[in-house]
Amino acid sequence: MGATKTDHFTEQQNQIATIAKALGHPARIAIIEYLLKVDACICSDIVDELPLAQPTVSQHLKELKNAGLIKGNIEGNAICYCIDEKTFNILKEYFGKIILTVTNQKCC
Amino acid sequence: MGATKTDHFTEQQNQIATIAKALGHPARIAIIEYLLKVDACICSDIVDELPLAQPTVSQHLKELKNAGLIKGNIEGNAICYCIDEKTFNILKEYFGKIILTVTNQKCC
DNA sequence: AATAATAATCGTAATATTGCGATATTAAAA
DNA sequence: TTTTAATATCGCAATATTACGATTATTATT
Repeated sequence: MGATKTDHFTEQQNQIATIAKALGHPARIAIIEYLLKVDACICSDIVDELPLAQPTVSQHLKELKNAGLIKGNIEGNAICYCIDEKTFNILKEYFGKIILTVTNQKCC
Repeated sequence: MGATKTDHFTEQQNQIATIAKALGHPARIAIIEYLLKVDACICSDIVDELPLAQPTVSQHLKELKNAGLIKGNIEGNAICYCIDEKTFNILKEYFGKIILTVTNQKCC
């Protein structure tokens, strides 16, 4: 095996898992933090910032983009990547709801 | 390759990535949601709830526990797993901060 | 003590991810 | 138009994850 049984779970469960998975790598967290810091970005900057080769960074950017966490605009012969607020809001609301529910619980 | 270069990133980046990674699977999201719903839990219940075999569920529970997202208390011959609020709060605060920063940005 | 029930661990096959060198692709600059 | 710069894609090796059958603790019940 090795393949996730995606079709057995709800659409929302898969959605949250996909977003979380995309954030499940320190390089991708570092990319997000760098984009926040510079408030505008070109990929080569990120390559300089990270301890990873250009193809690797490109791959991480692609995964963040697929998960909807960043968006890329072509800008001359470079590409401007930025945070996609929408998707982070989905996470924030989801975890907010979890914490609300937990604080009302009386289990352990 | 295949091994993540953990040592090149900050401790916080690794921490957030580890937590996010643990949530990066729909089965583990489903487990969290089930624990929220029943407000007390035994592993066999989860096995009945999920489309996965007992060893697989046990493995997912272990990963959630390692990431600090749930904690398990022995309760008779069964085990009571529950949400660990602390770790969810780390996430909530982290994403809250990101969203605050993003809304002040003017990039794309 | 023997049995049953619950959950963890082991071993292993299938698949996915990570990382990067080599090679495209694309668009500005000379 | 050739060259240069910035990114993306391909292909592959190393490693990690997912899933589960078989087995092993561990504890309750009989």
